[in-house]
Amino acid sequence: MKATINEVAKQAGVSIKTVSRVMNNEPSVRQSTREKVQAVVDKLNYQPSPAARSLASTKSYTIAYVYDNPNAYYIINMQEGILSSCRQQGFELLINPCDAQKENITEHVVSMIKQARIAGLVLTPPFSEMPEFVKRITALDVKVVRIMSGEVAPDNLSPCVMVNDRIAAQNITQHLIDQGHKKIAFIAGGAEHMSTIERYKGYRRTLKENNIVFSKELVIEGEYSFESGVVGAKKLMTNESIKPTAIFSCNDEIAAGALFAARLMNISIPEELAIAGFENSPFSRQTWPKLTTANQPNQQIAEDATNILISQIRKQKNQLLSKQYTPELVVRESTKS
Amino acid sequence: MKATINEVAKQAGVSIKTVSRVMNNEPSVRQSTREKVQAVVDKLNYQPSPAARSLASTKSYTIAYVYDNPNAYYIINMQEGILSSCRQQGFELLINPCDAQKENITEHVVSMIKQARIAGLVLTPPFSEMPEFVKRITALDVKVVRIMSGEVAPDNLSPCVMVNDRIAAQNITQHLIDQGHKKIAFIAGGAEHMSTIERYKGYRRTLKENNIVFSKELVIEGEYSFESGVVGAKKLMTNESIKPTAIFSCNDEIAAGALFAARLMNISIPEELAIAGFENSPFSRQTWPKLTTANQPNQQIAEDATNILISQIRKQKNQLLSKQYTPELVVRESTKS
DNA sequence: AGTTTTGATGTTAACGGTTGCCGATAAAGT
DNA sequence: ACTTTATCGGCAACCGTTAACATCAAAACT
Repeated sequence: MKATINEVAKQAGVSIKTVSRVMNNEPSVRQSTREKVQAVVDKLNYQPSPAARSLASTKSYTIAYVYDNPNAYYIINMQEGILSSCRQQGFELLINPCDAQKENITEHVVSMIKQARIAGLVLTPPFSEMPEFVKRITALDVKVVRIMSGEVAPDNLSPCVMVNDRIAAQNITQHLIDQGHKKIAFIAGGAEHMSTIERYKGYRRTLKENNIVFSKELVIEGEYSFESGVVGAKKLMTNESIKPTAIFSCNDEIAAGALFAARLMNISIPEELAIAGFENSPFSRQTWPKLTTANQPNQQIAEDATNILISQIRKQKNQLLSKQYTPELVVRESTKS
Repeated sequence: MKATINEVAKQAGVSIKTVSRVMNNEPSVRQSTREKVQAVVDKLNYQPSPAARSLASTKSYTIAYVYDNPNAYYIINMQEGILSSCRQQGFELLINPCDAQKENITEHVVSMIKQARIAGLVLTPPFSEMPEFVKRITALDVKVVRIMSGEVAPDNLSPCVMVNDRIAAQNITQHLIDQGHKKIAFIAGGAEHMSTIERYKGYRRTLKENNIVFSKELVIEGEYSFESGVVGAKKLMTNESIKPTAIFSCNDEIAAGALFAARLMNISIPEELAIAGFENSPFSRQTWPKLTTANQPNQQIAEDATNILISQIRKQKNQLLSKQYTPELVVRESTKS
């Protein structure tokens, strides 16, 4: 049943320590010995007990994912990406949903880290974008990796995986312009999110590059919600003087709301109004017509981030300290003329 | 930093053994002593090292959640419920997303259980409703708890937390009837889900109780998707001869689809057509008008199930072997005349 | 050849708890 | 006052693995 290191050692004709060395990929084990041991390991399906391992080494092999996000799809994707890396590297994942708004959230997370003996931490927005929080956490004896919106890491407190929302937003805006649109509205998400700010930057920049005058009235401040899209679109489409021919929504939920509002007002999509979202969430495929959006490979991002984190924990050389992703434009019916 | 059992013992003025007894809820510790120790434990924020603990006791303090569900909201709620119980009881949670369709999924889970030394397992649909799978898993040396749809456990392979979808569906149907509807359509989810079957049963039963003749044409076989709702509603509403005045959709996603279709066809909700969903997912509040639905307290259900599981693991007496929840009717604008 | 270096392996304590047994004490019952 | 019973301490063995140190042979130097 439970293969122990002793049996492996015995069957391989070596000492326990050697088996341990093989298991931990330590150097100074002859190749032939390594193979001999590995063969027995495979045969017995031996897997070292994580408990004993972390006890003896006073090292931890668990990493935690601290998050607070209303978007369930995002979280699920992140979890799966992190898990996939963990499994490959022999780490365990502890999930830790938290309320980022809570008064003493920082201390709460700190004590969690200490108690659960965490080796590393994966942070996504909003946590990854809270400077004080990050500063406090990185001062501890844990490795951290952040996933956040932007081009380059804002500091070097930890390695970061950056999502270039700005460029992706530029691509979406350019796509709308290429379709012949000149009056393009922007419905923003919450301004506390970097992603909103970056996407807005991209929108502005592309307008400028195409010599399209920017109009403040075409920008609606909202939040990442369906409701926000409904309200925003109504506001935009009822005022004849500003009425846009395209709406770039800060995420798919907003876009779905805008789509819904347009339907209510008998505006045909995409003929009278083109609508684009952002995220490529399941939402974007459940609307009719389907939404043009930007695809963020969240699972891949999470896996990469975790790989970076683990290599940090292992103190490996040749570490990638930072990486960048740019969400890809996905053109669907909601903007195709 | 890392409070050890020795310090606790010293500060509480008792022996290590007694602290251990308190930590493990063993009997034969005087109440006053228990409290004294507990006070120091709280003060030092002492938490026994899970590693050392499981190593020494050869017991495991981790439970796993094996799931495969496209519904991210559901999973997130489940996770949080399970976690909350785990934290209170000093257990750890290992999440394990799997593909239920995969050929040798059973053996895959079996080996996971053995290797990760799992003490208990939480199962939700579809896993909880796969008889062969459950039989195989419960034969192992792990405790299992299942969350599933129905009234009573289908067997006694493990304790179950049952969700009485039938009664909830009856309540929804009755509500529609109370609003004066007589032609009530039913858009089903996938027939491989118990929940669909139970909800359908409830629908049929309430019709009968109210002496409303059942019409096969008012039942649409679909799946749990937005698309299914769109297609179903269109089919129902274009045929004048069967045109219902109310639609009971098997979940909120379907209902949202039906709502969308109705809008397209210029059918006013709820005046011309009442639509009800099921689940009380965020979806149901993101439509306009908001959806009448049935609220399933998933987080609570998961927490309860986990509590039952842990008491099983601890071999406690007075165990609740099974529990039942009935989702509550939530009336919103989509059916209120 | 003798000595040092180096690489590969074994030996033996930890790591931080749990467990069982036995003895000690204090509270409760008769 | 004597026995029973509930609490609690002490001690040692153990759980499976790793860290530090010791060992030892073979290779590489003087």
